[in-house]
Amino acid sequence: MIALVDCNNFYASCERVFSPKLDRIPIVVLSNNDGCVVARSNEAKALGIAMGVPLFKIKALIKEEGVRVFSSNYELYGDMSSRVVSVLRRFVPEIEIYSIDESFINFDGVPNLNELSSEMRSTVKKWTGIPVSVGLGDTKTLAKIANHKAKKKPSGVHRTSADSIEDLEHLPVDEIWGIGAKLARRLRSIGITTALQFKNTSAALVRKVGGVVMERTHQELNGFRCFEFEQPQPRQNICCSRSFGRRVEKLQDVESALSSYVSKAVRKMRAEGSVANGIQVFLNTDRFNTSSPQYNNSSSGRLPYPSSDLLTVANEANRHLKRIFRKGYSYKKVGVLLLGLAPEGQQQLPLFANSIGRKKNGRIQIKVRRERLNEAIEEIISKLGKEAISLGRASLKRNGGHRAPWSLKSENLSPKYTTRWEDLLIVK
DNA sequence: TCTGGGGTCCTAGGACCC
DNA sequence: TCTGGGGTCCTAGGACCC
Repeated sequence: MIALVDCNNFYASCERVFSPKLDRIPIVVLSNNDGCVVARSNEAKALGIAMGVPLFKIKALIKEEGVRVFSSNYELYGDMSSRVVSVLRRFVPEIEIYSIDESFINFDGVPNLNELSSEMRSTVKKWTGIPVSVGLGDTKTLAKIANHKAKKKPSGVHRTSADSIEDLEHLPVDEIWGIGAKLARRLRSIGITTALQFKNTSAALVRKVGGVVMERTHQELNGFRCFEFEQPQPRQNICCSRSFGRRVEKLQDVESALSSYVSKAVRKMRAEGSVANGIQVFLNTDRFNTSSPQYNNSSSGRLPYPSSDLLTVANEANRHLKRIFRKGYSYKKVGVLLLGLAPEGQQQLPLFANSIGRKKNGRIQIKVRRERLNEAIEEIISKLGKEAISLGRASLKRNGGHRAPWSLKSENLSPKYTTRWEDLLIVK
């Protein structure tokens, strides 16, 4: 048996743990830049606030109903997430962290699952303050459906099996894990609208309509496991991008934003002990502003050698940006992807073992490894914070005390209660 | 005025090899 | 007049997830 443990309204619940007066008050949490709603309390859902709706569209409703609004506080949510997982680990041998608020648990051969699930649930609530629901099923896909049902039960625990007719007959196909908007539309066009109908469709037809991917989902729904437990794999790509707080026109400003995203991405890569083989830079105008000219482009290529050196990656990124930047557009977003990540030490080294060679004008330029510089940068950041040091191009952020035009909007940020001493709650 | 960010997997098609 | 077959690797694009 597989269990899916899912935190209820996770980001909203995190905000409530440290601000109990928000109980029973509708609250929403916003995406970066205070753009869209990405989490809602039950009260906010009841007001009809949809997932993903832009903030500006519900401004009036928020005022009218006294909805409390929060900017996203990922430092807090990330820390709360690892607390929840550490409680779950005490109960079970095998756990797969699927996302910031969901974990799969392997319950094969474990007895008394209902009691165990309830105990797990109440312990997580007691020790972390976060309410969770537990879905039980023979496959991950069934456990997902069960979790859906569990959320609506006072007990917070539910089991769905392949022949739970009542669980499947009213479930729309697009609520099955792995079936999104496009596949659901294709299925509806051949008369399949519910999970039960989908389950009872022949495997051959499913394959014809949705390929092997959908066939696996179909098998899982019928109780045959296709998705096994996965151990955490090193990432293959790292992406860092942000929409700008305001539109940006100057190359210098885009460079400055890109440079700060490159630093972020490289730090993440180094923390995982990886090196990148390639890089991609992309640049977008505002797709919603249809009255102004649109321009979207990207440029990618291999790095001169697999590297996790900040300056090498930053220079390459800037070269790609210059290639695609066009004057006369109002830009909304820039981003960088580090591609083809591999564990450090396994990469194909250049011919000269202790130096990095690069051909230029027919001669080999020898660059000394910059490992010590990279280490020094990391140490400064760990001691003095992310703002303490940055690449020259990124320094505009603090020029003359003004925020850079591209910096994020974040107007309703809660304290980082669990990760910063100065944000610790004081109990009278 | 105001619309997020970060991932994975699969497939088709092109380049290239013998 | 007549021009093969089988394979790999890479990339772009499309689908999905939270």
